[in-house]
Amino acid sequence: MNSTLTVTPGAPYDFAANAGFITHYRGREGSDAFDGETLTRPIDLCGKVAMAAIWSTGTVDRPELAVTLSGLSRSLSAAELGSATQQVERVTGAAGSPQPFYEMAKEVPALATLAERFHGLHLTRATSLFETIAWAILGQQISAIVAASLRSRITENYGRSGEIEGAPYALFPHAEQLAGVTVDELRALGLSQRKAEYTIGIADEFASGRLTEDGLTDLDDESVERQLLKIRGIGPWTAHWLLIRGLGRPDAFPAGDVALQKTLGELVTGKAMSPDELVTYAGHFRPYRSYLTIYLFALIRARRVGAA
DNA sequence: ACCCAGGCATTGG
DNA sequence: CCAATGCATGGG
Repeated sequence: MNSTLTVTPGAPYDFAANAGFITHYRGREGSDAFDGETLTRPIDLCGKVAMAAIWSTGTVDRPELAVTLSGLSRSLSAAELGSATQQVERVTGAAGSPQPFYEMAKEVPALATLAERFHGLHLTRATSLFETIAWAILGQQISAIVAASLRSRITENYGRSGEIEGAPYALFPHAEQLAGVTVDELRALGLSQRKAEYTIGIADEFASGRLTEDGLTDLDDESVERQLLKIRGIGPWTAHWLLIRGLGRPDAFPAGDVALQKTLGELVTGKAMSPDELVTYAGHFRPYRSYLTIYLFALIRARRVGAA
């Protein structure tokens, strides 16, 4: 009882580049994978879980994605199909286009090269704001591998898992599933006292309805940032990252990031920038600074993989 | 044995 | 207001 649907991203869109970015830190989780052709990931349809297989049926300049949803016992309602389409559009970064950023990057040779190298990379988003926040906090100041193992343990213990046509899947818990958990339980999974407190605090914020993703959609970037900064565990770096990865806003920039200071500095001046210099320089890319951010992170990741 | 990794809140000057 | 410190784990 499979359903199919089609998604048309804004051009230019390079499916492999985006799928690689999405799965970069997810390789080990098994339920979210890209084999070079097809991106597979579980889709949460309010109680039912479908496995989505997503692949490209177009080109970079005329992009089109095909999606098959499997593991369903009956065909989907129109509302469910709409929800699935929305989720696929969200995680693949179908909306928006990096083109305006390219026009700006043209002015600086090193950045023109950067834009060319990752041509067709969009702003992809994580599945939910809650999940993005939880991931960001888990990952603060620890290596991606450690963060991934903490995430897996939380998913195993509190999330939903199962199997669809022989393929195992695991979904990170919803806020409601984590809200009643104790600090000690999370510490037993390897989280620090603080990470445990922050995680539960955020789950409570969402589960109680004090913080919702919908409640932020009509606010401008600065108002969203103010809301997020009130929450323990979220500082400036994380707030900006959430605007980009969690909400898909095109003009956020985590200026406190040391790797960005080093990398952008080396590209345009030959040496690391101070935080102030970075803010000033990034200002030239308003209102598309999120693209500058993800293109730099894509470069940083590629270098790490290359070095390893 | 160390040090660090896409930070943050807290504390002490 | 700025600088130093603890936090947790796993890989180099």
